[in-house]
Amino acid sequence: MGRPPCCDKIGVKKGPWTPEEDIILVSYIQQHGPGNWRAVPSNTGLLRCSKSCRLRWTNYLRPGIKRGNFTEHEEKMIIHLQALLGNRWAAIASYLPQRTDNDIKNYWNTHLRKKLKKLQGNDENSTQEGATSSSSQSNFSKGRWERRLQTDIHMARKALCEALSLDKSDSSANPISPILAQQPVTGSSSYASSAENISRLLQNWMKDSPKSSELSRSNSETTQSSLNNPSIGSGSGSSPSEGTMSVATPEGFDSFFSEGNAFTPEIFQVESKPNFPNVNSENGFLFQAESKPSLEESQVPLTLLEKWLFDDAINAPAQEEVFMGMGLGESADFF
DNA sequence: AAGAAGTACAACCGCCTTTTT
DNA sequence: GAAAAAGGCGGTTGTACTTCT
Repeated sequence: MGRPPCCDKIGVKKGPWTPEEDIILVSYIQQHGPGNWRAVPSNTGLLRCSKSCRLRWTNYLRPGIKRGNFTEHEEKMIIHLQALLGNRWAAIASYLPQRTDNDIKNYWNTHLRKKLKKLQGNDENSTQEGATSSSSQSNFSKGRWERRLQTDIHMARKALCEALSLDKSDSSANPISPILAQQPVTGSSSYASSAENISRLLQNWMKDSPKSSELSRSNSETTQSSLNNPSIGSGSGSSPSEGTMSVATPEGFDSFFSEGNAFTPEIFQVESKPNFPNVNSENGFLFQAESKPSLEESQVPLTLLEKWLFDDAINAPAQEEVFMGMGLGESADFF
């Protein structure tokens, strides 16, 4: 027999997520970890389907997500990877760990596709070839399975890396995800990113809320600075209801925390810890797969396979260069 | 100033694969 | 092994915001 149904569609809320829902979700995941999405709505009381929760987490709340403008480098990466892999956004996103597939997809659809169309239009005007099109067509079909295979290998390596990293974390060493390790370790922890997301969201929300509109200007700054201020909430006895969250006081929001809700917004405290060690000391939860460990912390002897994986990842910037080095003409053949 | 058109992006939908019972 | 749900992915839509006329 199969499994019990995930969520009956009756009473399931749709549309934009509210900050309250975000907090509830983040707090729950902080305590229980991502995964088992089926249990999330019932355990949190969120009137969302499990799929929606997962999507909200992976696309918006997950730590380590970089938002905002794409850099020129990222843009080029996406263009080349799209030419190489097609619309396999998850695969492309695996090369840009700080971006979600949804983000990349959106950026492609809104910016890059038009940009390339323009460029291609120019190219066609300047080079009225047509002779190469048939040959490139054959190249495309010939190389398509190879590119797919290449992506799959990359994904497999990444998955293996993460799996190995988790094993290592068990033996007290911090997990190493080579792909993530490429990323420069920023001042704020990965956890903070999540808080930043919510703080930004709160600011927008306060801006929109007519009730709190008077407070919004000063308070949004306070909220932001509080969230970024290491001196706040570092376990110095600041209760959830005072400090950062109580600044924004739309109804039901303050009460959510002050009424001793099961999911306290510890997330706003953890971020203040310097070099967040991937462990919430209060509940022991590990953000293993999504942490950004530093390379030198791995002192575990490497097996050949692991070494191969790590070497490969460390050389990844060189791979990027390979992508970047590909002439646009070559990529254009794939279109 | 007002409406139209364009843009950006969060979220949903449906399909496919994987996992669980 | 089969059935059914969970999870994952890519395509698409809805809507808020911005720019143009």
